[in-house]
Amino acid sequence: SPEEDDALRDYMQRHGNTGSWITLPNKAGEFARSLPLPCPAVPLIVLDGCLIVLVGLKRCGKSCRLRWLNYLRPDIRHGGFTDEEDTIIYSLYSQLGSKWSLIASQLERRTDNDVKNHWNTKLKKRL
DNA sequence: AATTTTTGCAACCGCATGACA
DNA sequence: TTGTCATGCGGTTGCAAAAAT
Repeated sequence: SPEEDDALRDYMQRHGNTGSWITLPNKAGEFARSLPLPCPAVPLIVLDGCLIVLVGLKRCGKSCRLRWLNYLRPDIRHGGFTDEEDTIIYSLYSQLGSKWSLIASQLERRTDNDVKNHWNTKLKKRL
């Protein structure tokens, strides 16, 4: 949800991930709780006249890691692959095969997942 | 306008690797 | 050495949105 993204982004931008991904959901949850209300990272619900504050990230560390690295991380670009990038991807794929992490590392601010998706949905069928 | 089909892609799964005990 | 645990990686999929009918 947008609230979960806010909590994860807020925590990562202020602290970075110093410890393990496994323990991050609890830390990010506690961090969100410590912010002054109303804070967008802390979802609020009014039920039967009572204010309910949802705390913690109800996600496993693996999901948080993937969400941050492939999507929320600010220093990455999504979509809009240029012809130059396509050329590089074709070239590297012909040399390396589906080494998406390696191929992505040769492009500017691209994730392996995005390069893989771009290949599977666009480039592959042009061959 | 309503319904069906296709497409795009974020997220999931299982496995490999490496660190550490 | 063997076992455990966290992370990185690539194949695959669920499903919402877009396109087609």
